[in-house]
Amino acid sequence: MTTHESVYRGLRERILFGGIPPGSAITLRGLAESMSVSPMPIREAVRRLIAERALKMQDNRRVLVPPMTEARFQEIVFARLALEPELASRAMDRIGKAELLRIANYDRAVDHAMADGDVPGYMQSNFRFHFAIYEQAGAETLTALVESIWLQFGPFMRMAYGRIGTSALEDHHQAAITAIERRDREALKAAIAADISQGMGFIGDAVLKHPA
Amino acid sequence: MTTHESVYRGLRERILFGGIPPGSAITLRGLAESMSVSPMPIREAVRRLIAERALKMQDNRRVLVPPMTEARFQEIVFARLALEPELASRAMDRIGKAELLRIANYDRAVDHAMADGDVPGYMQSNFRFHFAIYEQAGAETLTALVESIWLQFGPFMRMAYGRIGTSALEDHHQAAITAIERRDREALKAAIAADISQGMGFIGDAVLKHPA
DNA sequence: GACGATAATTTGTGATCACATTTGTCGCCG
DNA sequence: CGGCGACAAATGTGATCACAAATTATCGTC
Repeated sequence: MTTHESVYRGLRERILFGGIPPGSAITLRGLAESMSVSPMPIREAVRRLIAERALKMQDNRRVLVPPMTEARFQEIVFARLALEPELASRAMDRIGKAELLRIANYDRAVDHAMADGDVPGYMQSNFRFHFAIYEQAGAETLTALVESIWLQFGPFMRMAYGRIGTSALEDHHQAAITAIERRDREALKAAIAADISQGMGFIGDAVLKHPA
Repeated sequence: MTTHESVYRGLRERILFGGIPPGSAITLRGLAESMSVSPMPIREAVRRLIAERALKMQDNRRVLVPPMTEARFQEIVFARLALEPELASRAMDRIGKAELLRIANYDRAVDHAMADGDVPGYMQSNFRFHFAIYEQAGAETLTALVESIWLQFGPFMRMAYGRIGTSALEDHHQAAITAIERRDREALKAAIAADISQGMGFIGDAVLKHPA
């Protein structure tokens, strides 16, 4: 594997799971030194993440994790609702016993992390739960769009949970699993949509009603 | 403006309007020489376009305009239908007389290009027509998603028109313009959806029914 | 002691070079 | 005549250097 690829994956995970707070600036040389590589592969990884909208380069040429705005958040919620239930629907028929077990295990990990107040663990397991489903659709193009969206709200989600904790969290994962078992397409789409609406509403409210 | 930015824009337009056929490979040094710059800014522009899925790097590390598959085409149509009517709807209220005039002018350019059989001109005007509307929504995140999608079917669209010409083309642009004038949200969304369905169905059939 | 100009540092950008891998081309052997 | 292997050319990757713009630090002045 190339250096910039592993740099990309590491950086991507950090952003996806909220390891870098919104508004934080990053420097090429700084990252290069902390990862013990030359600035060159860092440049390519960062450029890639900028193209995926996970990072933003402002006019100063400073690279940072973009802060969330209410308008952008609302666009993200719309896009998730427009794409993710469909992705789950397309995946449904292709999910066998083995995959369903893996998915259920991710859901258990979500519950444990939630109970422990383990925010990074929760975010990671939640991501794996959703994408374990979506990947089964075999729809690379749609999945890539959705991944780009998750990258954009990851840091914001982490910040929200950091403020209010994971105790009040509920999800519709069990309903989704049941719907998959029963091959109930509409129930699955509804469960995913409800999961998105409630989760995003929760973290949206968290920041709006508890301003920094 | 930086070198890699102008390289990016040039390459992006070439792909968007079908200047590079699907399956064509590009090389960093080749582009660098043809644009009289060092390979470095080319690298960044290409990396960015790969992240936007306009280009694809296969395992050989060869970079090419990805060929279309039927499955991917179908995903693209779904994503367009899921996002673009909404974008038009959000734009509607913010479109004033001046913008509407600009939009209508693009539509006229579309008609002329169509009559002349000018495929690149048609694609360019069609793009400008749609995005002149979408941009008014002020929804950068959604617009970026849609732009990424257009980049992915641009080369394929060009190929389809190259085979069957633009003579049989119709669009629902006039219906969209009328809907905007009347502030008829549902009619606008329907017009955009119809434009997408028909246009994409046309070029989809063109390739399926006229294999190379 | 606060403000502003200037110097020093930091940062992204672009070019050049070295290297490993891949691709393309001959030429040889079967 | 066809397939296979060796050699040459080309290609992406990563490192290093030079440069200009931006940021930060420093010092002098009011």
